[in-house]
Amino acid sequence: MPELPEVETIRRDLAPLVTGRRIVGVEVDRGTLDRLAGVPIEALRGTLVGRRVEGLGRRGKYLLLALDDGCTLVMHLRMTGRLVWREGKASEEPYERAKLLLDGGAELRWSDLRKFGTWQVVEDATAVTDKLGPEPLDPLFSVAGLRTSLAGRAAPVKAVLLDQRRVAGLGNIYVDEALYEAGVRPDAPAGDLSAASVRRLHGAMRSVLERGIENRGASFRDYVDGQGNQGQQHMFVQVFRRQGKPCYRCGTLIARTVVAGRGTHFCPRCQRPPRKRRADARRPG
DNA sequence: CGTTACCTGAAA
DNA sequence: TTTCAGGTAACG
Repeated sequence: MPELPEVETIRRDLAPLVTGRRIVGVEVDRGTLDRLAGVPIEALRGTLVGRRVEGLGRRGKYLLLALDDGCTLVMHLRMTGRLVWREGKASEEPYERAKLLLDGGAELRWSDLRKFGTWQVVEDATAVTDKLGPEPLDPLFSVAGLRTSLAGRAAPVKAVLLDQRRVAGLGNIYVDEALYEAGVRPDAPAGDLSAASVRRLHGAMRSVLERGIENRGASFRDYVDGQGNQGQQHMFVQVFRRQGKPCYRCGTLIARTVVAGRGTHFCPRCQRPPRKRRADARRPG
């Protein structure tokens, strides 16, 4: 569910609320603990209770709750996870699975319909974040870097953009949106993109993510921000889940296919088909 | 590389 | 009843 803009919205909502608070309790639903944290509740409490929160960061789609002993609670919401701030006696969230009790009576509530989300307490957060590719909104993420990631790959460009080791934070919504904005077909072999297409794609990735953040994320289904409110971005998407509806740019009906195992939406006219390599131009071996 | 599994529910 | 779902790890 949540991609970079959704996770970043949650981070911005919660960071000022949690920073400086002390964790005074941890509760996890019994049927969820194994999948969520993979450790006994006593172990989880031992590492969290009594710690002061130093800040809330983000890397790719991970939330990083920094603790005063140098450890980090690394959280991933996967498909249906939610993390919301609640004062004291607010009623239980739908599919609430866990909560962090904070001093002063507030709570961070974790709910997750499908139970795919994960928590792990690590001494060194780089053990997790080092596996991720660059942050697409970081100034260090360059056209040249993107070109390198795509170069020589036969995989569909969409598959490469979804690979968190190449670039961190894009998911199914924003990949489809970025490819539309760049005028690139999702199934084009990554290595076949022209220099101009790579440049457009780089700009499009950034602009769709920035717009997603400005609109506080896309609430197609489960996503809510750190206060439990829906985002707005789903009302502004150009292609995602718009199959059968006219392209806003040219009127052609938006198509839906499967690429990289994911539902994929694109405009057959605005997004050029992958350039066909002529059989006689292919090098043997 | 693509496919499957994880889990639960909504929509077709 | 079947298919699909915003993610990713583990398969073959």
